[in-house]
Amino acid sequence: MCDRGAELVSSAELADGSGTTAAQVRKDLSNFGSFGKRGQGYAVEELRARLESILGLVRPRRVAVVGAGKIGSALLGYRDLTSRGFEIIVAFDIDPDKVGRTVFGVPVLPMNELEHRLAADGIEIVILATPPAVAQEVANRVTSAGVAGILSFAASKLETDGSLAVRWMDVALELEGLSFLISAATNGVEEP
Amino acid sequence: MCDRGAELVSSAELADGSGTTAAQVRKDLSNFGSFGKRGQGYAVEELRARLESILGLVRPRRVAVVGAGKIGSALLGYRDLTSRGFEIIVAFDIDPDKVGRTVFGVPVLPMNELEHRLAADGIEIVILATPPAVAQEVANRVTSAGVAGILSFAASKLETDGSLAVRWMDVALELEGLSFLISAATNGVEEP
DNA sequence: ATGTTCTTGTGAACTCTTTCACAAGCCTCG
DNA sequence: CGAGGCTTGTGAAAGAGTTCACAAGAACAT
Repeated sequence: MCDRGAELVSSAELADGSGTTAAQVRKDLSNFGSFGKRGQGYAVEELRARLESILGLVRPRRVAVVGAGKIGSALLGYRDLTSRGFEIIVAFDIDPDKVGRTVFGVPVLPMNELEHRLAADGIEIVILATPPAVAQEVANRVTSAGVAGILSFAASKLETDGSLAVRWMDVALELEGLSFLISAATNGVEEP
Repeated sequence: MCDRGAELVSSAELADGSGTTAAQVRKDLSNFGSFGKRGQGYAVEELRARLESILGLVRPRRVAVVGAGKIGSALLGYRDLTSRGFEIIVAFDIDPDKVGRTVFGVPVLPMNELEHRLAADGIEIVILATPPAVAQEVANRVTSAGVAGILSFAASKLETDGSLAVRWMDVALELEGLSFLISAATNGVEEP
């Protein structure tokens, strides 16, 4: 909307642009203050700035990727991340064939440099794209290196202390969700 | 658990294996019948079979990937999908350099064969890994081809009729969520 | 000025989800 | 066989999240 030069936007417009309701948009925003203009809507540029600060993206977040396999390296070249305020600084892998290379401009370092480089590069978020078997161990090392958040692509649950935020992305889990919805819409549940 | 040969599992064990509570596990399962054994727990093998049928995964679901770019092709070789009941049958791309090849054993076909092959191969779920600009158009074509569900990696909202189930995966959105949690844990919200 | 038309911000009502807590049932052991 | 130790299934209570609905304010035309 900023690019399109729009000045104002109503909660109703925001709602159908994002698949929710006008009341929801207003309630949610009101949690962070009341910066709409009655009778007018929200000032687009101010709203953008407010959301940026609410999300903590006034400055780009520094991100590292651990595991330069299929998913890991796909992420290294993902433009969408840069444009939305995340900078992928460095990647790590255990495979000597991958270490030392640069993938989409991001250097791939060996695992023994992990703690050192996370600290030296001021990494705030680690994307975990390792095999599930080592995910927990990497999570431990990352935690002790003082990283603030982990986004894990490993399905396995991670045991962490409360000092960092953790989120999961699991393609198979989402597909299972779809499969459930599809079954519910057609058959209902089939007896085993 | 099946592999480990466990016979029975309690709601409490399931809960800490999956980051929820025992009561939640029991309530959820009870929606689909009462198949636990009082004083014992749930029979592992029966539970597996029940979940499989609840999720509609008694037979593997047939999946196609549209867009063989970075994310698309990473998914084509993703073992986890196969092991969890999804078969990637075919992929599509618009780029002539990619069309005709086989990536991780999956053939990449041109976009003009889309509708025909989705129908011929009995595809139930499409994973959308195209640039956002064409996501809506592909979604329309996929819908009319009678597919039952879409998993979209494009951030843009898709307009679809109620005939299919749609889910989104958005890495940047998850990172924004993490960034918010990190900010909330440290600074609180910073003024814009 | 005044009336009309918008749209926000927000208590209150409502709905949905989670947690509590306990009767009912199964198993083992003395 | 009966007591004791577990664990499910589930109403009822508590807690979250969403929607309603309307007063308050802003712009604009007359």
